[in-house]
Amino acid sequence: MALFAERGFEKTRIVDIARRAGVSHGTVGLYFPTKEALLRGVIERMAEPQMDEVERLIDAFEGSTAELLETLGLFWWTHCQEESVGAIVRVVEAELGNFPELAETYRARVYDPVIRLFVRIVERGVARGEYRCDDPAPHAELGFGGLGYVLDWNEGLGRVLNRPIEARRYIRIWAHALACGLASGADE
Amino acid sequence: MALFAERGFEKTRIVDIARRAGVSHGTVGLYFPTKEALLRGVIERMAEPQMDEVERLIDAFEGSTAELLETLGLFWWTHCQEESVGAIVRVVEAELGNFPELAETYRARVYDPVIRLFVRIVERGVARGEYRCDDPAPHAELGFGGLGYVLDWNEGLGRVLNRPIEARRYIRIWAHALACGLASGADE
Amino acid sequence: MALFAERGFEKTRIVDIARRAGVSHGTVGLYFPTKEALLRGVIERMAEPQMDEVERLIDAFEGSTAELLETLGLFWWTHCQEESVGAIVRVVEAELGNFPELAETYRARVYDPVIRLFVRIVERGVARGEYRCDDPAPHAELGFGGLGYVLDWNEGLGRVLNRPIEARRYIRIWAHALACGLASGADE
Amino acid sequence: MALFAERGFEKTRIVDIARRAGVSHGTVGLYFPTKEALLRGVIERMAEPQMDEVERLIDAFEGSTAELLETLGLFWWTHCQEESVGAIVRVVEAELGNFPELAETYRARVYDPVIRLFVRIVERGVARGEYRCDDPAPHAELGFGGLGYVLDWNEGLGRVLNRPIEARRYIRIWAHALACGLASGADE
DNA sequence: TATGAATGAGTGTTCATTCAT
DNA sequence: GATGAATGAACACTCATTCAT
Repeated sequence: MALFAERGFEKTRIVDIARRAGVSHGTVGLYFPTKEALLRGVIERMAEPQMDEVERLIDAFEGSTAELLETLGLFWWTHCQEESVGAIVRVVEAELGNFPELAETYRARVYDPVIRLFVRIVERGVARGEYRCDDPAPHAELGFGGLGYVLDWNEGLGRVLNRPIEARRYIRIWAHALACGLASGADE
Repeated sequence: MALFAERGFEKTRIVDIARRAGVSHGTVGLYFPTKEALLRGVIERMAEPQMDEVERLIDAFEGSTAELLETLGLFWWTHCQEESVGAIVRVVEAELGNFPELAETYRARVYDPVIRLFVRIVERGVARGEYRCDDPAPHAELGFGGLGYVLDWNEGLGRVLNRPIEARRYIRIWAHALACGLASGADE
Repeated sequence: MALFAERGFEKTRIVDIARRAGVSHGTVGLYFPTKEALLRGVIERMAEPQMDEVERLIDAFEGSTAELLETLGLFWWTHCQEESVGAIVRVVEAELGNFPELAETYRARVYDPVIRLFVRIVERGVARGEYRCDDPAPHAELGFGGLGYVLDWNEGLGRVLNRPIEARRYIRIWAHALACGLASGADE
Repeated sequence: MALFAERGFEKTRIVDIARRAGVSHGTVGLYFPTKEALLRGVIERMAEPQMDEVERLIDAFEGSTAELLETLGLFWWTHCQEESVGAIVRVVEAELGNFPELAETYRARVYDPVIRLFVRIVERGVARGEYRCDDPAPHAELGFGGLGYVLDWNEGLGRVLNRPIEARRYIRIWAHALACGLASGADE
């Protein structure tokens, strides 16, 4: 994972992966018939966003949607930071054209569950009477995107250009913007 | 551009580019000494988001920040759609590790100018008395990110997973969320 | 070695070397990262003119400088003949401009040691009272050159033009000429 | 000539020759159908060692063979120095395997005439009663080689290794060694 | 007569994959 | 199971040669 994240798919040599794993490159071939299988393996082992834990957190949370989003955003940001999720996602995106199956894995393990959580948050806000919302989907997508962006940027262009985003503040604004967007009823 | 967008940097063979251009692969070498130069050429030719035009549009606009953002978002979205900007940016990101100079080109020609426009929008809102804002940067980054996300997604994972975002509605929500975030004073 | 000697550096294809070695061209790449490394390998393996043996021979020799030179000349001539040293040196010279490091290798492993031996011979002659000589260097260079010439010629132009030098007689004259030159005190 | 001498045959690009000649590379093709023809042209125009002049010099010379050789050696050395003959000869040698015709040209225009001059010098010495010599050939070859060596070395390995031979002294020694060799009667 | 755009064969180098030990 | 030597397909890059203008 670390190597794919650092160098991309094509530039990562199997020998290096093997060396890093402390085995010979021949041994890698015994467990993963092709390089693509290796990448698939990485994605499948990719740290899931700990859905259950987050789900409980949402249900138990007492404050406003904005506060919940900020809490959650920070949690995920920390989590993904540790696991260099951003870099892996960039690799997956880059290889989409070549290995479409990867996309499916990514959707099933990451995208769909996270979107579902965002939907749950929106519904929770509606239930609490914060706002009305008939179609949570675009809000969920906006949430996912805004959060994904900061992860992506800080590990990618932001790092190279030396223009890191101060994540804590960004996430606060993101949370408020999302919540406000819900409250403004813009989707009607 | 089309080929890099479709297949990524490594998987795009120079012969294919040449064939598509109706020349032999040797001819490509006469104009671009290396494959990297070819990619840099693409970025440099990557239609700049018509900064001047947008600038004038911002200054002349009469409505609220939310309305301005929505108008602008739709404009850029249409524009980038036509030029498959999303895909190219993904390629650039993927090759950052290998060709760091690309990042600089991207920053100078795309990122910095667009961020500057977002800052201008925020300042315009402040001048109009819509809200107070001491530090427009994170708002600008949030704006850039939210818009970049939909372009990226719809040309990348969204397409492959057959889960395109309905852009018009997304952009409306994005615009309102951004404006609300500004109004909520979350950065203080 | 044989192929470089026969065809020169540029015209020798790695595939041919590989085929001659009974392996595939990829295999060559496992042992020599570049073609230049291959040539350097050849030089390094280029049988050193058995310096120690020659040194002992010089010290133990009883006769005159002319006789010693003739003995030595024949010894080296035979030795280099067997290893097609002449042709390799020509290749090295031809590639000097492109790979200057080769020169260093050649100097350290061939030129300097041999010149040192010639100096030793001159000093031995002085010690024996055959002649006086304050600066052995040009004599050593003349000796090296005269001997190098016959090797070079007989494997290069001489062979192609079908004008081989009869080495035994040439070396006898070379030895006497050198010794006479020393005796004549021409460097004073 | 300068370019071939500097870079060798393969590494010299026709475009560079053309640029140096102030024409376009296409134009070169009009006068020399192939690159090899270009090299042959260079050799044919290669400054001949001014045979006639030297011949007269030999016949008119009054002093000993050693003095004549020293005078001649210096003359040629100066002449070849100016025309970078050494480098050209190295190129020819390097390309012998690929273009054997070149060798023939070289023999006819350079080698044979010069050897003939050396033979003439030896015969002159015999006529003057300096020594007896039944077979001048090996002496001529030794002379040619010793002189060729210093030219070759100083423009090739000697330059790269920063070990130039002080030509004036070398040539004095060479002349005396040759003359002594003749006087010693080593070829009998 | 000269140009320079275009061609395409040729080759060094990389590296995923295989397989005998 | 594990190794690492060997393979060979793939591809970027160079540049002599051609030819329409």
